Amino acid sequence: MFGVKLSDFKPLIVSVNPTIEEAEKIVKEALSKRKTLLVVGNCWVHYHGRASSKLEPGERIFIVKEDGSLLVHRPVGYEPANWQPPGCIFCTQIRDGVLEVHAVRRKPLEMVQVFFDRIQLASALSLEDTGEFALYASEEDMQKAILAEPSLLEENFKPISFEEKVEPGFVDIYGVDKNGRLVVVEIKRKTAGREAALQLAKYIEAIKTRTNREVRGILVAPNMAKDTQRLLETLGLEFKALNPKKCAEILKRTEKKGLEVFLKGESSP
Amino acid sequence: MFGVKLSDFKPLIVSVNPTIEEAEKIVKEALSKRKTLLVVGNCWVHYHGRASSKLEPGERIFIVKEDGSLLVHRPVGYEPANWQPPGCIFCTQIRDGVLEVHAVRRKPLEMVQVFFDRIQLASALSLEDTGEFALYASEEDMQKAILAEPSLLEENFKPISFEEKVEPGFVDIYGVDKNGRLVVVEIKRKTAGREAALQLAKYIEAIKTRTNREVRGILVAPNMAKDTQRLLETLGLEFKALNPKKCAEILKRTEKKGLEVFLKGESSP
DNA sequence: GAGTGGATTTCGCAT
DNA sequence: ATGCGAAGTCCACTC
Repeated sequence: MFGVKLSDFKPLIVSVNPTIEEAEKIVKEALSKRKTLLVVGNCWVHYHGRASSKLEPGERIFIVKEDGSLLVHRPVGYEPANWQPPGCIFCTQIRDGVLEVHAVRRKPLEMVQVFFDRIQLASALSLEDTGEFALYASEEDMQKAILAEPSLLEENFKPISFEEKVEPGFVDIYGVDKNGRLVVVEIKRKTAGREAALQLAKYIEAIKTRTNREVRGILVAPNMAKDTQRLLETLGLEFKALNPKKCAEILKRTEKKGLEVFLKGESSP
Repeated sequence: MFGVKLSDFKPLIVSVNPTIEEAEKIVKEALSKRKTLLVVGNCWVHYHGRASSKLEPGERIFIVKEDGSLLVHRPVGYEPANWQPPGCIFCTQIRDGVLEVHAVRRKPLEMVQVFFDRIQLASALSLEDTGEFALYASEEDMQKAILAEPSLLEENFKPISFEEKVEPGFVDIYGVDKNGRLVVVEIKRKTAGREAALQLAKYIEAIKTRTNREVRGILVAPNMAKDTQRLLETLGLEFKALNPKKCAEILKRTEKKGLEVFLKGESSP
């Protein structure tokens, strides 16, 4: 039931259908040694903090990670039924044959209490995970791609700045077109909707109060919600379709070249 | 290594340090029988869809739930490194000694591929979970509490209606104060910010176009973002602090009393 | 099916 | 520390 597998170089502790007492040992082992705790069993959960909740008994997967984050997963649903973000302080005990784990977080002050009365599986895991995670074609990547390759937007587009503060927020890209007109670019990683157009319009409006030059607004996104087309026309804005994947490819090709060239041009007079 | 525990009434399949082939059996068992799949081991993950990502090898917890949702959890962090919402279609195979699980989702079309080359723990779980989940002190609860106990807002406040359509949206509570002035109440379950004040202002504005009576706007929330104070003053609105927990208590006390009384008053002439 | 707003949102970055 | 915007947000609800 209770086995330490030294043969694997990883101190893996697993127990199937443990008693509450056996399970408590594993829980304490994991929590004290900063290991990842994995428990499957019948439990109920209380939460008090930003809100309050009560989860009636049922069989769930319970995880406490090395950083002190907590998850209670029901057998359906992407989201945990109860949870706690990283940085919790834990205490555990057995009371009336029930294994209790309390997770307290400061700022905001909140607490999750998990109560187990039957446990199918308990494990203290020493997980080694240094693998890098990379997400391609984010909005930032699309921005970088346009800065590195301005013709993606249109021929002879010249970026001036990016993430510039313009009262409602930050303009994604700011530049001039081949005719010397100012161009404000708003980028959306996915289908651009009403809000994107309105956001861009606000920027344009704010900028027009500070210049007499003509200002174009271009919404960049992989595609556009169909009702947004007319709104764009009403607002006098333009749309430029841009595939995020293409941006990712371009970024790979021009990795640390185009953007640095642009930044260098920025810092020089 | 591979055991079916019939003694527990729950068909629990668990294998510690299984071979890739043993693990594949468990994976197929879980996916075909709609059980919850739990795998701990060394894996790498590819994702393509709304964006693209690559997760380099490392030891993680991999879960597929009964509803076809997928989670890849690293040993730190609240959020899964990769995931798939419910409703995925799965296929699995061994290629070059690597166990692959592919999860495809339609609308939007996206795919997660998980590759295992070493597995510490594999389990097919039949989790029974019918326990009810209740979250207390939601915005709705706060609304009900005020309707049940109007003095929570202020002495001699008289609710007239709630969730009434007033062009920008729905007024949380609509009533009259002790001096017969109209009162519009906007409720926020947590810290009220700029938007809450502006939202309330819009309602007031809309209502003022339809009446000559004086209209007060009261923002109700556990607390307020500090910059919102001045905005409220500028807009001529008021703030009333209300603790969600207190609302929950009051609701428990007046359970199905206050609100019903109010509703009865509504339906009668 | 698409759009809209909320979340115990979480997370990261800038102030 | 705090505030603000983004997220492969997810999710529930309305149109």
